[in-house]
Amino acid sequence: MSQNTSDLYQVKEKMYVATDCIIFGFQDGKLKLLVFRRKLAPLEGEWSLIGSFVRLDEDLEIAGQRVLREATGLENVFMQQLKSYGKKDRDPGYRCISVAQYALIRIDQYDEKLVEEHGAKWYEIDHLPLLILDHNEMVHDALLQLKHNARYKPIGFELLPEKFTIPQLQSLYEAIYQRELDARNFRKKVLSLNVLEKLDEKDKTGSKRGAFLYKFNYENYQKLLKSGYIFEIA
Amino acid sequence: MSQNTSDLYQVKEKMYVATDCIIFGFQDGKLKLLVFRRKLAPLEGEWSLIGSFVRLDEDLEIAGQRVLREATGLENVFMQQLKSYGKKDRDPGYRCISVAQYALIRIDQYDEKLVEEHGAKWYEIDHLPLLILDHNEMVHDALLQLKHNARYKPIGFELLPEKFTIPQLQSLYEAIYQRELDARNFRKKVLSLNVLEKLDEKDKTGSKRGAFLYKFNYENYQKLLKSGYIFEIA
DNA sequence: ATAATAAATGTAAAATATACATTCATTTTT
DNA sequence: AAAAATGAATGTATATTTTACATTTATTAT
Repeated sequence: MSQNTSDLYQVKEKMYVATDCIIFGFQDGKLKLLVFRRKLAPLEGEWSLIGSFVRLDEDLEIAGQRVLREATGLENVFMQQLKSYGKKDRDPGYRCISVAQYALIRIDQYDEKLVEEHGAKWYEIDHLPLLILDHNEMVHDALLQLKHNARYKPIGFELLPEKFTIPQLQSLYEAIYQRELDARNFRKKVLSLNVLEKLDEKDKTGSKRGAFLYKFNYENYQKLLKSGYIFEIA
Repeated sequence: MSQNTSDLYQVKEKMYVATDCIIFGFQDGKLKLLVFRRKLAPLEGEWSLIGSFVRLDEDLEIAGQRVLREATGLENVFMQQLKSYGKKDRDPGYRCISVAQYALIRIDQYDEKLVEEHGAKWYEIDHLPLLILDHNEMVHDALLQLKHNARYKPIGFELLPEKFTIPQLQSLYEAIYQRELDARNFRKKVLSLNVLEKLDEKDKTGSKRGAFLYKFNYENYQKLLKSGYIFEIA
């Protein structure tokens, strides 16, 4: 490749790199997705995931964190790369690939005002509106990945408050797996993993009797992994 | 965002998008990786994964297929996106993100001459040389993913010839999992899935007695999935 | 005091995973 | 042609994990 050709390529082959965030939350026993009204033409006003171009002086992951912070005010949130979407005509305006990242947030923590400013709304995962471009496909893929990952890694806890009850945890897993679980077997299973720390407090919002609160114990989880045991729920 | 700012962004925020291929093969009971001598400065002559810029008029997946075809002459090969690597300084020359894709190839099928022309070499997976940039990290991540995916999806078969024996399949899984498996239990398990079709032929390269050849049956695999059963080996 | 509500608990049966040693079919050697 | 050598093929008993299923408990509201 001559220097000239190389120079030509430097102009020709560059493209936009965007990142879009699939933001999951959990509320009222439902898995929800945060979607936004697009502010720019084209497709202004349509429902969309929140995203941004990745800046030239910005790591890809940092870009995702920035987008999330700008949209929700949250920092230090669980976020993981899902997949890159790179069909040549996926965006009619210009050539752009998008790296989708998905975030799990504690829904009660997000900055409501900031979200409102962005014209955002929480939708139940099985009643989503039509989103722009390939965003529905992204959500579909993210949901599959969430189902898979929640089973083999303790990421479900990222969707609950720091203190949660076993019935709340079960309800979350039921929402993710989209099927009912047996309360006795579920409790037995998650407690057997030895990664939940029982607290001396009860949550009484769900029943008269109240349910004990638990915390996820990361140290014990690390021990579990080192022991070679495979974390698995369901 | 004013039109002016937008125009500015159009120039400023574009970057190179590359794709790098992690090419796995299986030979002599060993999992192997195909690595290349880099042909261009900088880092000319160093060991590297094979890659290319993604062209403006080219889908991301197509770019991966093109790279693989140029390097090995193979088409219709199993290839799957791994992850995108986007640290701002990952490439010292220019801002570039790379979408890593990994391929599983039937090692006896690749075009030897083409591979030689590229100064390529098959390395055993646990005796890899130092690769340029973040390529060793890519391989590490791909290997983790391969271990995981081989367990839950029948992708291991992509590394074997169309017809293979149970002992060959076991040897492959031992190479991927990097541990020994019990021959009786392994055979029992894979046959119980009902996705292997026994042929009337034997392979005698491995023993005097010869071992029966099998073919993977995709139809039965689809049935297995639909039945809700979870494919799992190991 | 009673009713109402969701939380918490145990056990038996079924399915799955694990550990382990011998015989079989064929080729090579003598 | 008999014997030796080699990896292929097979079964069973035990341990572990998963599943199915009904009652009692703690607390609040009436």
